[in-house]
Amino acid sequence: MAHERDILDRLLAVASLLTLDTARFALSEGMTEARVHLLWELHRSGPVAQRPLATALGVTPRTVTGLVDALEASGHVVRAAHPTDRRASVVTLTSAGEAFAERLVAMHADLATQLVGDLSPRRRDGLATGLDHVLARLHSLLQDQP
Amino acid sequence: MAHERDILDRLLAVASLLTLDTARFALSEGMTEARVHLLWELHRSGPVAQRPLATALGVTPRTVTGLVDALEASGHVVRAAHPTDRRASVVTLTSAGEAFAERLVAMHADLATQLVGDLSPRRRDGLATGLDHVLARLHSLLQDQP
DNA sequence: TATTGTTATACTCTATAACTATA
DNA sequence: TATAGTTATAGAGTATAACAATA
Repeated sequence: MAHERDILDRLLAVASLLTLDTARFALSEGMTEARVHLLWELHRSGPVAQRPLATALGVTPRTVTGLVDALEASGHVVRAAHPTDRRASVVTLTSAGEAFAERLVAMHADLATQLVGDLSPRRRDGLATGLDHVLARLHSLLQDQP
Repeated sequence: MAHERDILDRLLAVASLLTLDTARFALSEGMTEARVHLLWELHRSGPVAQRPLATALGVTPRTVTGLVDALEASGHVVRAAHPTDRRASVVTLTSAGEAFAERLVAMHADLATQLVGDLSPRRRDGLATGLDHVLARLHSLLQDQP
């Protein structure tokens, strides 16, 4: 029977290895984790101003300035004028940025297959159920002390 | 039925929230994640030279120099002379460092209880089995392209 | 010759604070 | 007055490369 701490150890190990895999992918694309994270969020949301982007990423506006500077220099995003607010700028993926996001999605799907593709439907459901439980606990835990 | 990508999304969400929780604990102790990681490893291994510590943490010796400098300044570790190799120094936890490591272990046990404590033994086993499968895949995946 | 750890240097991410332009 | 984003500044973690002392 699996003890509580054994499960937490496994969760932490998975977290560590997934982070490592993400970092390697970023490096292989000449990118960094933070920039990949921004591109991922931008692909998810569509064109958006920097302030909501900062909120979504959980960083300060200053940090977004730096990340967008770098991604603009590498040709993955562009800043455009906001239609109604002249203080704000809207960040948009370029075609190179879109192409990267699509590689990211493909890599994601491929990783999912490699990790759980040959797990029986029953075990897959058992895993999903357990993870949902853990996620719910983590959410309430982190909400208590923000 | 849970789709492959749904499970990967959950795994990534758990990874992200566990990392956030770890970072908050570090901050509340006036510490950083990297230093906590070193103390954790040092507590696990016992007194050890810096080179093997760098290998265990997956960073360069230069990085360990910086982390040990900081932890020595804050009184959590000390460098001592290596018994046989005069080039090397052995890093050891001070009593403050040991006390911190014990708080870390207690926090870990508490977190395990909060996350999976009230999961039925059957579901707990299902979760553990699924995580073991994922871990095995991650290990072989990361070993293929080091 | 090879290894341990350091100094030197640089880059990325991150934050806070002050400031500009606009709402 | 409040907000969007920037400049200025600082600190942490990370890396590579050159070097000293020792194996």
